[in-house]
Amino acid sequence: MKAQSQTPDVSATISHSETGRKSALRAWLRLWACVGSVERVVRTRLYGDHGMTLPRFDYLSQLYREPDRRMNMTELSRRLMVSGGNVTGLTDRLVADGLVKREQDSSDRRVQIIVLTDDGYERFIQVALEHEKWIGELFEDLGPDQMRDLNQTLGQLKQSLEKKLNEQQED
Amino acid sequence: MKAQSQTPDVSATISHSETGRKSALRAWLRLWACVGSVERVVRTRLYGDHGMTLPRFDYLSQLYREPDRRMNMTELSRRLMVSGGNVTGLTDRLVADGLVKREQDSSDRRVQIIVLTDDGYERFIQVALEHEKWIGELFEDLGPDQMRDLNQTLGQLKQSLEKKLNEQQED
DNA sequence: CCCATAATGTTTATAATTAAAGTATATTGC
DNA sequence: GCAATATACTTTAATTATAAACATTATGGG
Repeated sequence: MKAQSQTPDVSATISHSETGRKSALRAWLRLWACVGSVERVVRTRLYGDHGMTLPRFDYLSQLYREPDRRMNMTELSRRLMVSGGNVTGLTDRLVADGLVKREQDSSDRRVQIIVLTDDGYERFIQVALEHEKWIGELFEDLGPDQMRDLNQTLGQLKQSLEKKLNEQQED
Repeated sequence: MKAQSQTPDVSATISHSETGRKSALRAWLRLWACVGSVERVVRTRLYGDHGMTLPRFDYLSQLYREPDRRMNMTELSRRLMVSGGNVTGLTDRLVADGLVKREQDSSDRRVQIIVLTDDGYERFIQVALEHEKWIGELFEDLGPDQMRDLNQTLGQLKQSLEKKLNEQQED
């Protein structure tokens, strides 16, 4: 309360962007709260019912979506939007659990190709079916129209954010 | 592709909840992607421009919102929606940095009261002003109507989720 | 008053995460 | 073909996070 009155320059910006900022902040806090709640439920059930963690589930789902169920480390890192070092650690643990295996690329000796094992494939499908059910239940109170509008708005926001991130990267 | 054709029981559920599940899953993936992108930007800038991490920023913001800028560990854990052990570690580091301090409760010797220091207060305000600007910029492509609808829908979803979590906890 | 139970926080072990530095291999320009 | 640069991945140190076990202090019933 004290220092805010010491920064009149902030409230001197035009009123439109000022109200825009406030509603953006509110949207962000709600987005964050919703995602946090859903994530917590999913994480707890994944671990309790299937002994699996959320990062591992995401990792497996990326491989599952590939027609040949294989991908190199760099691409996994890009898709999961996490650092390379993180993917190395996750891979080590998934290999230890027998859910994926490492293969060498024949034409580039730097490249590691990660392959979903049969065990990993079966395991993922079981968990994914339940995961989809959980999400359906958590979102069931939203009506079809709201769901459609939400999907539309989020799709637009997602695109806008991706554009901004690309622009930022080029600087 | 292989195993999906082996699970006809799933597609045997009634068609309404089946399409609901799919659109819920799509909404969830988009929500998650948007939050992930925004979080990544905020985390990077917090660290790069202010040497602060996102968990610490959230921690400080909870104290900042309190009229007397103080709160006990259990309440912090509940508000931040993280485990008690996590709050202990964050507190240790924030104390080491001089942004908060520990005080004993006079009436209950189990209770630690965390107080935002003057340094922590000043520091938080500087960062929070920038944070609000970043969020405003990231969401600027959404029109006022979309923003309003988004806020409305997310508010409803948030309430629905909180209700479900409370019910779940009582089981 | 005492004992069982609850509540508050900390510790421990493990996992997930980043940034930054390091290693090994490819590629490109000259 | 060699040197500089880029790419792919790993390692390291630090932080964040959980669950589970623990220690300490309160509280409530008998």
